Amino acid sequence: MTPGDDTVETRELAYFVAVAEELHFGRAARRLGIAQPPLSRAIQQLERRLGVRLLERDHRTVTLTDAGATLLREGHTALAAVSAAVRRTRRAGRSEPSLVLAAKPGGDADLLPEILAAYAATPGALPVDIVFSARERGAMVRDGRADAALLHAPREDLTGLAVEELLVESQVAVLPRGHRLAGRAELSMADLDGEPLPRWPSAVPEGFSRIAESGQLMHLVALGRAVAVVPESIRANLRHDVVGVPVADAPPTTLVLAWPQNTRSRALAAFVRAAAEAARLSRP
Amino acid sequence: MTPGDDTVETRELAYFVAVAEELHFGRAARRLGIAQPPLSRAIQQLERRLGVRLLERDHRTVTLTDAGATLLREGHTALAAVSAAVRRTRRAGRSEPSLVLAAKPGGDADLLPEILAAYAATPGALPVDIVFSARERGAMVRDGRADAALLHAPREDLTGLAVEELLVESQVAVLPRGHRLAGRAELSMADLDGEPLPRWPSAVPEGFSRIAESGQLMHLVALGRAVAVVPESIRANLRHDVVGVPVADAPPTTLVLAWPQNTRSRALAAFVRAAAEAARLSRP
DNA sequence: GGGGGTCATACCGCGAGGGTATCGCCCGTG
DNA sequence: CACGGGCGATACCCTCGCGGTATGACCCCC
Repeated sequence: MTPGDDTVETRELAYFVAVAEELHFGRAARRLGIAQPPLSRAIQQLERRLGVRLLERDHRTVTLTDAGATLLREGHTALAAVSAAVRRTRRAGRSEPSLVLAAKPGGDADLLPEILAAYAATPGALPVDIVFSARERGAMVRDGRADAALLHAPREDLTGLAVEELLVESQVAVLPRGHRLAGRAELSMADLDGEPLPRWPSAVPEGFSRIAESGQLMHLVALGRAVAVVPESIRANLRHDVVGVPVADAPPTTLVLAWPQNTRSRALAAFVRAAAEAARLSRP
Repeated sequence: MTPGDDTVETRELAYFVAVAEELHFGRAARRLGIAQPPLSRAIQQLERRLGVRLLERDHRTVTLTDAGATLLREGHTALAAVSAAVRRTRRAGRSEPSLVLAAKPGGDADLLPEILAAYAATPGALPVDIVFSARERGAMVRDGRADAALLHAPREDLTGLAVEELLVESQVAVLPRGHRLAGRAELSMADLDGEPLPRWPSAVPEGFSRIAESGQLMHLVALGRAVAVVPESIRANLRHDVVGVPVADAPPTTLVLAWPQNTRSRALAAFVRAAAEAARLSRP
């Protein structure tokens, strides 16, 4: 009850987040694997300790107060920070250290071999494990599953990450070989108005399930069901039945190496330096 | 004992951080206000749960393992995230909402009145509380004591913050009126070689206590005990016995408005917009 | 007006966390 | 070399708080 008590247990945070997301004590309790009454009590106790009403219950429905909304947001990031701490600690305790790099299949602008070679030539270089993911690379760095990731700005969100720019690329439209625009030397975004979505990969095409992998997207393009605008470096790896045409006014994309800020690992610093150097050397 | 348990209570984190900082179970226990044996047990249990050795004890001295060092770092930021969540929640629950802006005395480039006026003219504007601090403004934003702060990049660390650039300034050297360089129209950094420290405010002058406030620094300058290199905007508010001389090759300083990333408060967004607009309008 | 659903309250049992006492160990020191 | 002091670990106990079950209060809907 001391008002100066400025901390809260992660269990309480997790309980509140569950209730705030479900807006239903029973479901939240089931999701947490506990009974409903203890959960009600825990939330009341949390409200008492914070001196703030978090939820408005009117016996039929549960809604968030302003304070509850901020605790949902902030509590989420706090919980993420805690489990990131746990994961990074576990990784740091492994007997044989290594670096985990998250990359996107075909999304490395063919820089990966040079980067790995440059780092491997560093004295004391650790083995590097590559893990591929299309959409989770940023999250993997943030939550400690990976030490670093290759990301595309501004398509991907870089908040909370430290970054090193590797390569600025213009973009190309990927079209089926027989498309009316496929023969053009250059396009503008306006030329693509009315073309079937998704213009941007990882958007949800109408009536289709989420695109999980670039092969699916390219297949859709080949079928004439989609048009993709992607960094020009993937032109080197297009399937035979699609073509890439430069889009003059598409915003340039930057390939960056991202890692968690606050990290001061010797190995990671060396890797970042090697990657920057490799990117610099392979620039025309 | 389930290895998939990916979380840790904040109490355990705080316990470990205390031990890791003190490197002494007895002192850490005293600092935490508990007895030593429960603390030993808690750390052992934490190590068991993480499956990682955090501390090396050789019956005389305690040292951190690699994993312990990362848990110290990461645990610190995780605890900070938790108490920031608590503070922001408490603030969001106040009955009469307001914005807290952290500024440095004399460090606003005289923009503050315009910014406040521009925001006050916004429909639905909240009252703005100004809190002054020379060195803690970044920390205040990070831990939820303030909603936003005026910071000087690159002098101050912006990691973990979202920022809006307000003003790029060149820098001036502040010298005693009778100084041999005081009459010059312009200096270079080389001219200041050998001048008494601190060149940069908030550095620690030899033999002096830490400078807590810019008035102290200006006093030291007047006494000929220090030379300061500061943004040119403070020239408008110099005491009579010191002068400001432009330093041609000093790196430019950027005045930024910073706020916690992940914040999506209506009021804060309006304030940022108003500040950016005010800064744009007052630019020559 | 009764039944189902939802959150709060009442009550209980157990286990985790904290306290005291003590051990084991090492290192000074006379 | 014996001894005392300092430190972390262990042993043991006790309390409090978390979680469980049963039930109440209230509202909505049929």
